[in-house]
Amino acid sequence: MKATTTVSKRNSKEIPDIVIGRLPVYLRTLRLLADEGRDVTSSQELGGHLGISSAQIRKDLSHFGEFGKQGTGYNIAFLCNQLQKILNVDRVWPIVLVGAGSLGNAIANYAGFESRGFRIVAIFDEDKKKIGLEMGPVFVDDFANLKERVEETGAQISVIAVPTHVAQRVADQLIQAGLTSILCYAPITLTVPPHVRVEYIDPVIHFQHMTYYLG
Amino acid sequence: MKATTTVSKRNSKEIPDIVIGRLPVYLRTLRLLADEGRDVTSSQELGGHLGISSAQIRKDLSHFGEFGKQGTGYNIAFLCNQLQKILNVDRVWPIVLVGAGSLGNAIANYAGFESRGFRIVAIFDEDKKKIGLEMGPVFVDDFANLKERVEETGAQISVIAVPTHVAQRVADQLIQAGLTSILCYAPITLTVPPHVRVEYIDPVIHFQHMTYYLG
DNA sequence: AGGTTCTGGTGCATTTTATCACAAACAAGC
DNA sequence: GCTTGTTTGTGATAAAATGCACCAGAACCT
Repeated sequence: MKATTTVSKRNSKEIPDIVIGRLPVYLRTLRLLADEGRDVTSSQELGGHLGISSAQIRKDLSHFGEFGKQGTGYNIAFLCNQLQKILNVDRVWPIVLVGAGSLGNAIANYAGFESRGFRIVAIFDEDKKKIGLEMGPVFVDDFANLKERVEETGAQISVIAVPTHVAQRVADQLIQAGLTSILCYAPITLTVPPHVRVEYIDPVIHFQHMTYYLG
Repeated sequence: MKATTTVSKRNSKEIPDIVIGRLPVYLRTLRLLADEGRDVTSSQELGGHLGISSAQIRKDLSHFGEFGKQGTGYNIAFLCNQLQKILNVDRVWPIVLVGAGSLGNAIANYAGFESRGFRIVAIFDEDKKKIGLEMGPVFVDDFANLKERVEETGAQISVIAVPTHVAQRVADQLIQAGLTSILCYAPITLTVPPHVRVEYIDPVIHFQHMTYYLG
């Protein structure tokens, strides 16, 4: 296994975003294999699990270095480590959550973030009845205190779990407060400046994708 | 506006899945515009909202028919209607949900499904303490009754909102019961037969995608 | 030691996806 | 009715993503 001293883009050629998007899936799967006590795997096995070709996995990884060994495959622990460094999840990122409804509550109570690099450090709501409630690891805070908390915690990532009609306004304020990454659960496409990255989770989009094929 | 008598694949050439995946986003956005009282829009306006090119929108739609009018654009209500037919959401699909934890509770209590073509018709759990609880529109049922309820309701779509370590087993039983579409919230790639479609929601995948760029 | 079987990395071919750019259709003003 | 300004639908083109096929390195068996 050739030592790749630094984990970085192999060349400084830009790596396709679609490749980056698959790395977390590889990482998740590798850690599951590790949990099963496995030590090594191959691009073929991994591809089989994920329903993608082994060539794609090899090519994706080759953007960042040479992590495998011919004839053997990949050392799972080592590859996990490398992927974590590539994705910058070899640390824990603070996240602020807006919306203390049932969805916010579910997110706040989810125990699986920490081991994968994330921690909810604040939850905000505008409803006075919600403020002060204990939810998951923290207490619900007044959304008016957003900026203050962002500065304290150094958070860059946020989650929007509020009703659709206030989502854009919330997004504007998150950006105003300095957040640069937003995961939006509201079923709306947000308008944001170019330096802000938004990703979306909307189950109905998935359902509608499915029903196309259900005829 | 040329009458497209049937809403169907223009040609019987297969339409790319990636195109299908964008249609629900178009539909969502169009309905938001309709809610704002707008009557017509253009591929350019729509593309501006969504951050994609107008050409892509036109080409995507052109797979299914001619829905616009030169010089004017698209009639929003009409296009919504057509997209709903294309996606088969001009009806309401029954959905069964497995997992009555806080995530299951959030999903069950979400009021936004019905207007977009879906209704939770059953919630299952194995925990005796959960069974019988009222959750959203229904009462939590014993997972052992799955097959029976699926037959009663005619459901084809299911949602997995259970802990990772039971997700595969739950998926197996859903498939066993005849479900063919699964939306999986557990952070695991399921192994399923070819006739079953699975989509995934895992916020951590999105977070890790973001942190790559946060360096 | 030598042959056999794996498996990763990679250049090249293929397929898929996105963009360009333009004719035709329509609206509106004059 | 003619001209001007839009906007669609689409063939052609460009770009991106995927898959193929093979070489070299490594393990393992005899």
